Amino acid sequence: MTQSDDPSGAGRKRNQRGVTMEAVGRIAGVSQVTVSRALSDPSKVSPQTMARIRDAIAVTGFVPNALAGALVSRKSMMVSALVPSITNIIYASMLAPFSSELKSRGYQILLSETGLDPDEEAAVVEAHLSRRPDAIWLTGVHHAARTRRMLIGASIPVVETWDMTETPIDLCVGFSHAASGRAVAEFAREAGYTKGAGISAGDERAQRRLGAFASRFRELSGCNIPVVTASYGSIAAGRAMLAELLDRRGFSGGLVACSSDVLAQGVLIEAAARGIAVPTDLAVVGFGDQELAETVEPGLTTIRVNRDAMGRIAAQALLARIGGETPPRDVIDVGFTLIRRASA
Amino acid sequence: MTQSDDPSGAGRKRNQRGVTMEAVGRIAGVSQVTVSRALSDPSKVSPQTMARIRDAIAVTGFVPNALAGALVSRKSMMVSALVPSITNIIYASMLAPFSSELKSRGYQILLSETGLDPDEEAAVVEAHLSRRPDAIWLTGVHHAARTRRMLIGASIPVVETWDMTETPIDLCVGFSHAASGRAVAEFAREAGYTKGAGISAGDERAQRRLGAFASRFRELSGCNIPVVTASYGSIAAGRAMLAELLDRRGFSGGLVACSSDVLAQGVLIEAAARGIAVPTDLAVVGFGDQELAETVEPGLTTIRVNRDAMGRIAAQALLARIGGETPPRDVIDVGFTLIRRASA
DNA sequence: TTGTAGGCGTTATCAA
DNA sequence: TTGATAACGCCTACAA
Repeated sequence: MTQSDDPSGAGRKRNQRGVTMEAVGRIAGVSQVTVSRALSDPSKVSPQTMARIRDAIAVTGFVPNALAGALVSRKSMMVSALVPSITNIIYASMLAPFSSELKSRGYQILLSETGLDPDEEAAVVEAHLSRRPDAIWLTGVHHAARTRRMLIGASIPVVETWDMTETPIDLCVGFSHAASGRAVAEFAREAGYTKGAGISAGDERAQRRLGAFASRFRELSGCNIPVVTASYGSIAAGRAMLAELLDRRGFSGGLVACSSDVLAQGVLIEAAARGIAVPTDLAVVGFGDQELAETVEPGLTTIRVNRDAMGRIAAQALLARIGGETPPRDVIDVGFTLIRRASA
Repeated sequence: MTQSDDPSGAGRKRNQRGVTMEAVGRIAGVSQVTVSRALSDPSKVSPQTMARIRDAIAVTGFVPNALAGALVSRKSMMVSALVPSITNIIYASMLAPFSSELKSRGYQILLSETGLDPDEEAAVVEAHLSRRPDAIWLTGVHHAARTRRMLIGASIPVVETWDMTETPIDLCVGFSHAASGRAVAEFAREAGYTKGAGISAGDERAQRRLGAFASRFRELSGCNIPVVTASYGSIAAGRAMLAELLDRRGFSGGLVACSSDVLAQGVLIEAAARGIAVPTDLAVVGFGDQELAETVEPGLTTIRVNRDAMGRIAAQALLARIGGETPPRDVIDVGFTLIRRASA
């Protein structure tokens, strides 16, 4: 019923040359340059000319070719954003304010997923650099040597986010994962928990958080605690890891720190299934402060990172750099907050 | 501690002309064209020449300028993706397979959020078209007239997703929101629910689902049911809307259909707070089959849409079009499934 | 206020 | 197998 007259199919795209400023100018009775000027700065063109050009644009449906513009002006008005995964709300929620901030200044986002492998990231970086973005957002601070080299060679502003380093490629806007892990350990002690355990996802940042938690916990309490690692941070993994701790690692109660709220939710569900009372018999701390942390029962004590601010500040820092400013600090720590709810 | 020697700041970006094929060729002792050929089709260049060029590229850190290439070849190797919101997992989870499918064929994603307003979308479409993408993904099938005009004028493959139409701009890969609403009503009747109510978010597609649910429910049962609308689909809104139904709309039990799983979760929470038993005193159906639908207690009966397949199929359809193929069907309905769990 | 000339860094088309 | 030459569509001088 829909394919019979095919309004859009076979006949389309026949070497169409597209409308150019040249063509618009011809119709408006001016030269190509005048059209260009009319678009970039209307005040440099007489009102009558402007009107004729406007009409010609309307008639032809002219849309300027930004590729050509970028080639000669050396400004692509694109900013690259590289994140491990778009479906992870952690990254998406930084990206949203980042992109909206840039959009309001006329920039567009060239987005790619990199996964968590530095070599894959390097390949993506190269592909992006070939598009000549005016700046680039990277997630994390551990990159392949080749990535650093390419980025420095490209001479564009770079912001590394969602982590902290003293030697950024250019700019860094983030927080310390180790410090957040230590903060959980310190909270545990202050709240009176003398026993503990850790559940981590397999990625490097998660392990860094949990490693810092465990070693700080040991410093404060004098005893080692078990840390188990799941390859991926799912609810099922959280349940399985708690079972592992209880059934095979001799863990029998205390505070369990998790590398993400999703894992923590799994722990809560497994605890409920086993009739273990939270927080009296088992205390749970997550990471991320996702929406679920607030709605889960009992409410999840967790670490909140201001992702909106991070996205926005990163965008502003890049814009400043693009504008030639030398920022007062090239490393900005947005910190984190421990949100105490009922689970610990 | 980090800003003293400023390795990346002020000195950078000094009218750098960047390495070109010309420069690489000079070092390798060949012309610029030969470098171009070496990169696009190594078999057309002698092995020795190839080796010298490779060395020259390594030495200079040359990264080809895809803008220039796109300008002359009329292939940007970019595909635009326009979604209402990146942080909404619904859209993000379609985007991920879409972009990974395209990436494997050398395309990159130019991403923008459009919100839910057709005029805002039109502005975004224009900005994207100026970058000359080789194809474009739109979310939904209701667009401003100007959007349709621009898109048709651009003569590039367009896929409209996450909805259904008999008159697509070009291609459509999606499902029928109305049919999904009717399916919930039919399920309700078959399961023996004689009373019902609806809770919808304010956006047009959500209202279409709930409208279809209500009218089909009326057809089947002969009685009108109340439908309340929240501006935005949050847990808090779900709680508030159930309260509204119970306290002010004379609803006293039966099946509540929600336009999203998040709203449904709010309903479950409010019901629990009021001591209303689910599903015995109140049955709840969501939409989307997010992860929470499975983990919430009781498990949420909901509508599942295969978002992964949609993203992938949309990508494949666009790739086929780019390759000049005329697809057998320009409208593909991926359908949906009602997943029955404990809540209804 | 408007126009002319010259290039931006590639790919396409010939010719050698 | 390689190279010269001509675009691609626009912006940046500079000139009128």
